[in-house]
Amino acid sequence: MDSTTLADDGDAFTFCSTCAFSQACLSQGMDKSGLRDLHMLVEHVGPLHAGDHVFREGDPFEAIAAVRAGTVKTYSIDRDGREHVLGFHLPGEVIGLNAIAGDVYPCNAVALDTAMLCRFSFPKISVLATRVPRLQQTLFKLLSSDIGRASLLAGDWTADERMAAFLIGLSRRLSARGFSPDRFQLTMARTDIANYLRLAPETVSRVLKRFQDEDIIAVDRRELELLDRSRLEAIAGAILHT
Amino acid sequence: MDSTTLADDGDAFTFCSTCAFSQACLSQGMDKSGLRDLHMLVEHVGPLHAGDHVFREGDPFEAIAAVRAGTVKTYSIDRDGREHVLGFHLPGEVIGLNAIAGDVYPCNAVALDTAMLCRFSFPKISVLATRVPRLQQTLFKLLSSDIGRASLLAGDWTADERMAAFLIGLSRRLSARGFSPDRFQLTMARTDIANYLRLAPETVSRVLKRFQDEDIIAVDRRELELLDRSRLEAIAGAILHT
DNA sequence: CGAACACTTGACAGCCCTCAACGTGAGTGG
DNA sequence: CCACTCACGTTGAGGGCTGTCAAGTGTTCG
Repeated sequence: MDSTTLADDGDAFTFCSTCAFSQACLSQGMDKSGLRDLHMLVEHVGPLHAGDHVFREGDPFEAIAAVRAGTVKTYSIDRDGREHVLGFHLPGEVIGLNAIAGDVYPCNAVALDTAMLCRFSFPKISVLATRVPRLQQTLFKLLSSDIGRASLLAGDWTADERMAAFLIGLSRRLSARGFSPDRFQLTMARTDIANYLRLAPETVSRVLKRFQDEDIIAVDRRELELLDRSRLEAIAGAILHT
Repeated sequence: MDSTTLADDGDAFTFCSTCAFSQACLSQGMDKSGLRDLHMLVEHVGPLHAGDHVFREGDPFEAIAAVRAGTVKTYSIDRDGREHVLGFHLPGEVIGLNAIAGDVYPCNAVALDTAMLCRFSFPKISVLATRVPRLQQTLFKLLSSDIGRASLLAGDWTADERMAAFLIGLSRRLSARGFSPDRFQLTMARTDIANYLRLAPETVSRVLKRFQDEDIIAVDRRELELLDRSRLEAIAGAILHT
């Protein structure tokens, strides 16, 4: 996957087909006035490079952002200096939703590779949402989904289950955006995966190796291929189908 | 704490002061028309008794609900029959927010003791939210808070940290609703706490006993007293202040 | 009073973390 | 082109936290 490639450049009336807001814009006929207003408040950000921050913990909250290209990692550092990865955000996914409740961002967001974003002032998009019910509904659903996502990871699963669910999840999300579901890049370091899945980096390494030995996946550095999706889904089973 | 006691009975123009929506109604001057409409769509539910379900996984999603009295547990059962407790909801807190993204409830909600609720049709409250920006904002913030809450539990904490954070969290939430922060009832079974914190029931038992032996808490069956809040906060530290 | 249930307590094992050393690539400068 | 460096990743040994299994205690309720 070439993460800098855009599936759609987006013009004034179709907008990005890869974007999380596309459902609000495309599928369900937002009127041209509403669509124009949504474009008015979009601010294109990037390209950011690996290591560049979108926002940092404690920054005043002003906007949410949709990833257009690349991967963004959200994370926080606890009192003891340990990093907790909250999520990896692929093209079409939205970051900053957990900041709405407060007046500052509760976490950091950093680009893992070359990334582009669409930035939406939250006060402005809120106002627009009162005029465009479909947009309001989309925002509600985006927020609600994130609750479910966070709850899933909170369960007490084994390292194998976590890793399998992580890989299947990545595959499905990439697939939904038009990328290959069976061959993709891990844009994040093993350490990031570990901090996301609450495992030690060594455990991540060992599980991946075992999966490879069992011909479930083929992994070379950060290149990954799913060889036996059904077995992987079986391992992840309890997590995916809760 | 007598969980069946209402802090406020709520009349047409003040509504329940313990309610999560009170901020939208009271603090920031929703106009009387908006307030009247909000009351129009409220449906009082209950009293429910321990074991009664508010909704079940798979039920068609129609409404969110605010707990007015009592405690509600949300949980799901995974493929292997293990119960995962998503949360305990005290008076003034809202359940069903994680259902907005889908068309059915993704979890069960059951009363742990005698409980009363206010039920809000979601389609209707959405429409009202387009007319009352303050209500929309409240909904956004409620949703956003739940993301943060779920993410917290997802971290890899020790049993002591989890339990301490759980008790401090309960104490703070009860305190915010006008109940004693130092003496309260655990309305849920040890098993429920265990399933919530991802621990074995035996571990919950042992940690509570150790806390008691160290004079941090006094616990007798489901009656709990916090004897040394600062020490408890120190143990929970990394979780509470992330 | 008896049964079911919640909870406690103890012994043991297993998963995964910690610590440590080593291997491997990418980038750099000579 | 090669040596060097450094970050990242892998592999191995050992230990600790917590889950599992089992038995016992206490309480509620019919």
